[in-house]
Amino acid sequence: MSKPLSLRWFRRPVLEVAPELLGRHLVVSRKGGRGSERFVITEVEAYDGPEDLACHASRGRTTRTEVMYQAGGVFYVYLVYGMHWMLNIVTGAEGYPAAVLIRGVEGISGPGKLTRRLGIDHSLNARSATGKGGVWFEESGLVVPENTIEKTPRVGVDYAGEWARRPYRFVLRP
DNA sequence: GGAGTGATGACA
DNA sequence: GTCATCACTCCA
Repeated sequence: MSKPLSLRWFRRPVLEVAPELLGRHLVVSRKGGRGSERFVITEVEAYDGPEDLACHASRGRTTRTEVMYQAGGVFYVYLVYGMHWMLNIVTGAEGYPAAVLIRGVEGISGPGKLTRRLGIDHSLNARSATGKGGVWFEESGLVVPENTIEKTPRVGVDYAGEWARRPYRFVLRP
């Protein structure tokens, strides 16, 4: 049994938070359900501020991106291609738009499949990750040595020029 | 390689 | 109001 990672834990630079999420648990407590499910996080991507051309907030503050400007510890959930919800956790200080995309957990690879399997959709958007929204993060007790973390460019952001090549994707090697 | 799918944001 | 775009997945 472990407490949710604190809001303070997320209010740090996204490039610190993202790799540290690897090996920790994503916890989902279904509405009306009994108990909760825990998943080891295996793949994430960092989206870092207004200058990062792959970050939605690089096109300015809009209705959709508003939540990214909040202080870290709230979820940013949006729809792509009309059918897949993307689960992100906002990081950093209030006013600086950054978030980590949860791309995969143990047993589920792919951000769209992940949200479908876990029943996550728009209703989680802007909710805090302290547990009230039914989804949160926990310590797992796993040790993740630095050399088991693979860093690669992010997926599906070829439009982002130089930013597309930055090693902002973090994968836990099997 | 290409289709499905619908919210979002830019523009009028 | 129109239109292009899209942090994906599946099938050929």
